[in-house]
Amino acid sequence: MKHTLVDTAHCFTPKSEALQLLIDRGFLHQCTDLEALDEKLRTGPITAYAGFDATADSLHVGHLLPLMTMRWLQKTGHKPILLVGGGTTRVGDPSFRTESRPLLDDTQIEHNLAGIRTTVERLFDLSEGQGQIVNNAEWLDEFRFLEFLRDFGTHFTVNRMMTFDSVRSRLEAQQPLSVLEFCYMMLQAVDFVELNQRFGCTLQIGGSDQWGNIVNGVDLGRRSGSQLFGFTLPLLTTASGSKMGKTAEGAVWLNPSRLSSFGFWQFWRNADDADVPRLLKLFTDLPLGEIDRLSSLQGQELNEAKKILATQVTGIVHGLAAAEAALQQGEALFSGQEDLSQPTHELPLSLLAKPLGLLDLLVKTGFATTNSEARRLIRGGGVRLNSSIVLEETRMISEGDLKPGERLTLAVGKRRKALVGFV
RNA sequence: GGAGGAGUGCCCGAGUGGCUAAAGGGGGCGGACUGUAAAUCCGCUGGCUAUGCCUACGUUGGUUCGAAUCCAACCUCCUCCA
Repeated sequence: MKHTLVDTAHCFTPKSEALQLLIDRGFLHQCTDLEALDEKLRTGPITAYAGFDATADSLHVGHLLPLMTMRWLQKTGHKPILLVGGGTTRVGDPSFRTESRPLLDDTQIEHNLAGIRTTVERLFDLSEGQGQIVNNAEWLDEFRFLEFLRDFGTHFTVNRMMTFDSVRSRLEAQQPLSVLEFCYMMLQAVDFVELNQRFGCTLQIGGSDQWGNIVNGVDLGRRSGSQLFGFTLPLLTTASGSKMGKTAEGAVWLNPSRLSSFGFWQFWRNADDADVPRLLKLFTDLPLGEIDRLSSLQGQELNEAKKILATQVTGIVHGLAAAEAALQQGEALFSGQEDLSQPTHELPLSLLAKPLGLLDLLVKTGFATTNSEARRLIRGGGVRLNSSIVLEETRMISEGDLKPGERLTLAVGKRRKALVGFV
């Protein structure tokens, strides 16, 4: 039960296109058997999967790494399976969490699955035989308890399950770990084997925190006679050490209904200097040569690389048109000559019929979540209306504030600006 | 089932009758400096129809002029014992 742990691939030269590409671009953290996987990838198309919980109606930036990995696999001729955890979400992955997760009901999960689907559909070719979305509720819902125990329970020992970091950390922290959550790792292993039997899936991709769960699946597969592989991705942190993917409004969502293309674009545009090369390799399709060139830019010039990064990623996740529009908006708003492009926010003109306060406007455009927060922003001198700082909390929006086209610019801080149009 | 311990704001964590919308830290946001970067310094960080009002220290009741703080019951978790 030993697995080759390959943290870096210095000593290994892959022969398969897929693995070569993934390693060069920095996707590999660990692999259960790198050489055998390489051979398998080289000799023919394989089917791989990555799992996603259905805890929200949109995926977020943290999910983008496995998604990109799967995307490259598809581009190099392999078949991706995007597994959504319709079944497992009802249990909740306890890995490295200090608290139990709230359990979701079926209608909520159903709603979440639909939201996730919209993103996945844009990233992958899901036509017949190319790739697919699978819901593990399909089989998990079917299991009967005794049957499950008999078929799978015999292959797991509590002794071993206890040794997993995800479990141990919870126990050592004296945090509760319910049997329900404890069994999660069995379910994930069963998923892998089930996908292997149904679709010939032989590879699972996951975050580095999933290593234990993935290995479980690989071991279970061996017991039923299949050689399975696990491949984990590095944990993404920003140069300043924090976990990537959080901003003002919380998580950076992939779904445009949760975060506008402009907001998404801005997230990447505001990346830390030191992160740019890595982000370009992981989250764009640009050739490595081009990335090297962009990465060599220094100082202010690096901002060009950030724009390219932002536009590329937004293009992949939201579509080219949206990415271009976001770029235009960014250019226009930050170069001072706003207008031309489309408003970032459109509000009904009828709002102006009654006196509209600036506080209200800030909340309506999403810059503040509450009136109090809007007030604080104004008090701190962080709000600009048509480029001039507003200090009166009671400021009303009047006809005079509107520029031709019934629009005005609103900015909160240095980085968040919007063109507000009334239609 | 028994004994002991714990549950505080986004997170960690102090607080054991009024001075507590609750120390301190983290995170986040805003300002200055810049390059829509980093680092640094300063400020803010429950809500509202706002010189006041409402909600908040596991839940529900109680004592008190007054409770996160005292009492009771309950819920959840931890440790030890059976």
